[in-house]
Amino acid sequence: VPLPEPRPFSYALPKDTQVKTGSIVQVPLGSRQVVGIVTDDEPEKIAPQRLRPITRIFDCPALPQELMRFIRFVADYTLTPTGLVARQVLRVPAALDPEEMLEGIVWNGRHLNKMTPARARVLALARDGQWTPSGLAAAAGVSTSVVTTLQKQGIFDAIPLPPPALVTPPEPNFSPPQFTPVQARIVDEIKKELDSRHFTTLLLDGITGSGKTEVYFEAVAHMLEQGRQILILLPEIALTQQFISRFHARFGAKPAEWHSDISPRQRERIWRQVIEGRIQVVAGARSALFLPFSNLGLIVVDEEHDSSYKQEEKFFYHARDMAVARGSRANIAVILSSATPSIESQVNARQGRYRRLVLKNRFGSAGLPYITAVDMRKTPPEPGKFLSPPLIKAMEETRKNGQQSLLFLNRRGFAPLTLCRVCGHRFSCPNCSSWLIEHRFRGILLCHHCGYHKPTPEVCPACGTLDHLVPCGPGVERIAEEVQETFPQARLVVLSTDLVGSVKQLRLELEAITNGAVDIIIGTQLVAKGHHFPHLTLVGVIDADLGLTGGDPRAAERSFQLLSQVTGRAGREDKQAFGLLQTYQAEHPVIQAMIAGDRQAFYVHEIALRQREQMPPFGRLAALIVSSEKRAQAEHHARLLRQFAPKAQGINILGPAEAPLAFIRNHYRFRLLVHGQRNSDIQNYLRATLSATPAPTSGVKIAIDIDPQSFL
DNA sequence: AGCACGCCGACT
DNA sequence: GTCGGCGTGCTC
Repeated sequence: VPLPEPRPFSYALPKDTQVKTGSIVQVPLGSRQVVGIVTDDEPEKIAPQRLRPITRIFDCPALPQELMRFIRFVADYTLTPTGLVARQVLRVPAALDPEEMLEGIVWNGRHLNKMTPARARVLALARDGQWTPSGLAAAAGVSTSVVTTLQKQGIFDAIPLPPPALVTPPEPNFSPPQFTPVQARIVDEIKKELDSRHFTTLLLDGITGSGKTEVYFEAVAHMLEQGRQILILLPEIALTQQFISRFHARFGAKPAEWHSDISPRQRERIWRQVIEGRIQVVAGARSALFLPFSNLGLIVVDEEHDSSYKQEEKFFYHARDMAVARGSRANIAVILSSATPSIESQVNARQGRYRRLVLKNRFGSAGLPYITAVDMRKTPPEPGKFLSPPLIKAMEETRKNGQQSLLFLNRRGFAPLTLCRVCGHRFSCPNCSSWLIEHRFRGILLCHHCGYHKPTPEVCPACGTLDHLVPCGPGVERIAEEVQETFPQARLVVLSTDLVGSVKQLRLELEAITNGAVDIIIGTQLVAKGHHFPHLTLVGVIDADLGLTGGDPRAAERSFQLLSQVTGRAGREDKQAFGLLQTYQAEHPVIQAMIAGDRQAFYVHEIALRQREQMPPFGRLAALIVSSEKRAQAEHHARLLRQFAPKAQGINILGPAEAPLAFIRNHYRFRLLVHGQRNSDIQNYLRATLSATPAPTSGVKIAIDIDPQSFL
């Protein structure tokens, strides 16, 4: 049942009914009716008179055993009650009943007195097969009124029709590509792994443009041929229409899409057709991991290093790791694909847990971008500006050649901080411990953590001085302003989550870039996600130092991935591409590795660091986040947890300290970090700690984040 | 999680 | 003298 209870509840099974493990049922719970899943647990001893009968057994295939095991695993691993993980699977109320039949018609052989050309066309089609009235009208090229009239004349019989499949089945051999020898060899190896029909994790490691997608599409084709279902996980899938069209070009049909932008009704239909095995391929965001595939044969995690795979709400999980877990329970292959694999995956491959497949050569004739650092100490921008002379010169030349430049800055808004020049007043968020960011186009100050915003004031609220607010540091909007001043003729576009209003609009802008209708692109993280821009030959990184400092051990990794992805955008079409990194620390190992094009140097450096600190994946981490509207209560309970935590070999607790975002949405947050050796059972340790600690006072919440991404 | 029950402050 | 705030506890 969907409760935060550790054990399942028992119910009476009415006479002449049957259920099995995985059956989906409706049961009474207190005063309401809820959806539950039948498990194979040993029932608890409960007085028979307390047992209430199952209300209804849904007319729906039972959840596959593999999914049942996966639900339990996720629950145990993330310390979430099983019922709440199950709820995630069943959040599709209408899908539990079969899809409604459509009203169809079929010709009953009778003839008409009066024939017209339109009627003849309809009848010619209606002679064979079953139709919906509107479908028949459309196919015959007549208006629905023709069909309606014929219906009235009684030449059709009504017949219930199964609803049409949501997607046409992809064809494995629709349009296979030509492979280079290296690619062909890897395709063969993958097929061999797939044919061995056991759980295995493959790390497909290849630089941008090396043809990773084409290669794993062959794995998809191979499983399609065997009638198995395939799940492809993508980060930010709502934005990646490019992926969908590539899939369509290869397989002659689209995959089913699963992400937050899909309507509830559509989600229900997809869910139902997935459990019925009528949908073969799903391309989805991390939540697609919980779909009830009846015959799953392969999971692909594209851009496996991407941080959007980490869910940090409701319950915390990393979709890449859970994909591997589901693959293991389903006994199938999992392919992780990336140009810049995560440190975790690199280490797993080194230690033999994953099998690494390397695609070295760039597809086509284009070379890697030629990357140089711009030392901002030697060639600084004009005062108050952010574009250095070398970067401006490179942009000029690129434009002269009719090609595109991309400026990358991982900061939304106009300026990261706004303050009063007279009294030094800083605008901070009333709900969070962060600064308000000026968004000049929208005329507001915005909090990037909770969404709080207010109009940009003309007068300083602290000292009353008029028009003395100054923006500090660059945001994409400010860069856009500077670019427009420097290149008044250039057509430019800014890609940032808050400037681009809708998914639809973003797709249009991406298309404009692809068609060359734009000279200069200015963007945040968004541009680093899998878009392919054929005219792009210059990438300027405004602040390559962002993320190098600040003590977050993952910062360097993120910077490296981001820089590789962004510079990898350029030069995929036979043209030499250039990357310019504006930096104040040209000697930093990450910058050096970028310039040298030396991924290996970067990974060696980072992996050694992790190993020395016993940080993941060489050690284990979990965070306990205690939050409350009252700061003192949150802090007190965090201390209590520390105090009652048992001693254990190889595990120790750090903190409590204020959480990285110490005050969000009116809640104060304190964090304890639990650090364990690689083989330690950190989940059990947390369970022991939680049960040893007195229950928190009301209003205090404890969230558990296994494998936290920020281990500051 | 979601709901009922229950105990204390502002209205007809 | 009642409505409704949310704090506490239970659901097979």
